[in-house]
Amino acid sequence: MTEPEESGSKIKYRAGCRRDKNSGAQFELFDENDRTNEKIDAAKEIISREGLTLHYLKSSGEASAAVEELMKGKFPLGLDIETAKLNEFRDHKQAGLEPHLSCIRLIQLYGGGEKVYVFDMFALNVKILFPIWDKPLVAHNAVFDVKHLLHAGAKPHQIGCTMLMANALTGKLFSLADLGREHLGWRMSKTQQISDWDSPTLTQDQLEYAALDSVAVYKMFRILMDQIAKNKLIQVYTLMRDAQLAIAKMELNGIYFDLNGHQRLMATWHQAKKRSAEELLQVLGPHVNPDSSKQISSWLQTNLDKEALNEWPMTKTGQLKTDRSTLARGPHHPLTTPLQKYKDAAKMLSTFGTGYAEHINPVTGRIHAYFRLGGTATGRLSCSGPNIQNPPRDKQFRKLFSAPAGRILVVADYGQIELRVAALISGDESMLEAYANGEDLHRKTAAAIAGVPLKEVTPEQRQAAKAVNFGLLYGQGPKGLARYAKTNYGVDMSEREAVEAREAFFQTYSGLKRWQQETARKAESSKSVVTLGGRVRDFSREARGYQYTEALNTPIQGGAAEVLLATLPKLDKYLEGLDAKLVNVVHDEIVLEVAKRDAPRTKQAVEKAMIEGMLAMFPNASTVGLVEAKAGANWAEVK
DNA sequence: GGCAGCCGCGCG
DNA sequence: AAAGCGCGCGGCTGCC
Repeated sequence: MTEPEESGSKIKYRAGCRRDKNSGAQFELFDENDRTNEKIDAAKEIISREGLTLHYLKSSGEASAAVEELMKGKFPLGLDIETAKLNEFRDHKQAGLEPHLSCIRLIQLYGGGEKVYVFDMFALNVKILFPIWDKPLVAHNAVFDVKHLLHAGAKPHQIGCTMLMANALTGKLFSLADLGREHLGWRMSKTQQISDWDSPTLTQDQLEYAALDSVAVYKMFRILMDQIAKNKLIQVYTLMRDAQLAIAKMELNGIYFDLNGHQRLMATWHQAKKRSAEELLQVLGPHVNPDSSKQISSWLQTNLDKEALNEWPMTKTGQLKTDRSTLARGPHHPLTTPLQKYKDAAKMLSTFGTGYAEHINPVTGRIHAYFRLGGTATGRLSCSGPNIQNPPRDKQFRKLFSAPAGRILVVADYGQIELRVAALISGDESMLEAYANGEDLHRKTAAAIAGVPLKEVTPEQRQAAKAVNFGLLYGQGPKGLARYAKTNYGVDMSEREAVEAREAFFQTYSGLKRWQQETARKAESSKSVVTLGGRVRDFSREARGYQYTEALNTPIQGGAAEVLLATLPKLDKYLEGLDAKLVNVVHDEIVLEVAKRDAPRTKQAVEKAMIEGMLAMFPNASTVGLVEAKAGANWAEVK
């Protein structure tokens, strides 16, 4: 049998290539070694080597007996599922991964010993497995399995995940096959991953392949848990594990998106793009593609005068930079306005246009994005397919995320959570005092920089202080601060002023300064940093190695991420009995869609969960002004 | 035609 | 001494 998936030099998949999810990451996975010529074992060989027997169950009598046997097994049971596309969506790229477009074909379970069970869910009802769902289970990329099980009417209450365990240990997301190779010495075949799971009859190869994954997760759980305990990673793993159910439900819920409004908006973008393209043509001529930074750079090279070119910033490959802040700086040029207008419209159309709306699910009419636990170096979630963590703040766009008839959005966010976390982990008394008294830290910083009393701080001074707070928190230098203040806050700050602002900042927040020095010192010598929840970021595993600014950022961003993770299971619990759905999570913000009558109680529930999430990580935190929840017809209205 | 790196840009 | 961080996505470009 040929093995096309193994013939390439990189074991790397694009979305939609496969029908199960044991690659782990849906889009791309880490692959440390090139295994071009490595031998692969058929599942049959491993099964026989391990002394296992496969039991394929197609009748409810056999299945009940098997469930009874499994209930005597060792917990957590190893679990895996295979899914089949629904007929109507045979041609849909993602159908096999998406619960609304597919169904569970097989459920594989292993509880130690000789027998591994494969339940054929074309022949059986999921209810027959009901005692199992209350028991501890483990799967690889368990959120995937949980989503399908929930959709099929089963609710697994306690489920571990080998992918998240490995993430706690390494910071990365590995496929099951990679973990199997590393921890079991198994060279697992992937041939059957793309096979036809829709067929009424499955081959022995398919059944063996399916069965083996449940054995792999069972065995690996024990090995990984041992390592997690030894390395004091229980907390970071548990934070992720306990967030799984809320994430699975959120992905299954999806978020409502106003397709008609989106199409009207796209028409305005098209117009804007067309108009600015015509203006650009007058400046650039017909041979420059405005979508090409390289071509714009060449054009600038030949059309700019010497003085301008002398101080024009370059990219790392020696191109003249053409980004917004570079174009906006210095004396005005006839190119800048039309080019920026063009870029703005082009960005909307490319990233937030047709392709975005194509993610609307044909069954639910909603967007079901993928939220990846452990998807970032700091412990934040990442989101894709589409990324609904970065929709433009423009009201016209944000309001497309709305509530269907009879419903309303409840949106809650943490106020300045990273600054709060910085105050708490550094123990800086001045910052802590400000938060304890419900003071505005930006104002406090502004007063310190300007050397005036709090009451005399002007709005401009406060705006500048925001840049100072967010920049200096992560080790920004004077030059960077001046640039950052201009670009992100519209504040003109000379380098001299930036130096003075830094001095005033660190004099006021001397505890933070000490923490930064100490954190950087430890991180540099150990080549790693650790968050409060115990997530280790190992710089020696990263291409860039130790980086001062990353070392300072990680415990703060990571600490805030852990607060959110701690919040999610609490939120799920407090939403019980309410007609409320979690539909989006954006780092420090939670979006829910609720029946109108449940809005007040949902606001209370989310505020309670968020405050308790903060206190779970930081028991001494001030909760004054920590959380704000609002209700409105759409996402724009609530901001 | 596929892929990877670069650039730029949307968000927190 | 100096150093903002974290993502995902799309277009272009050069390479295979």
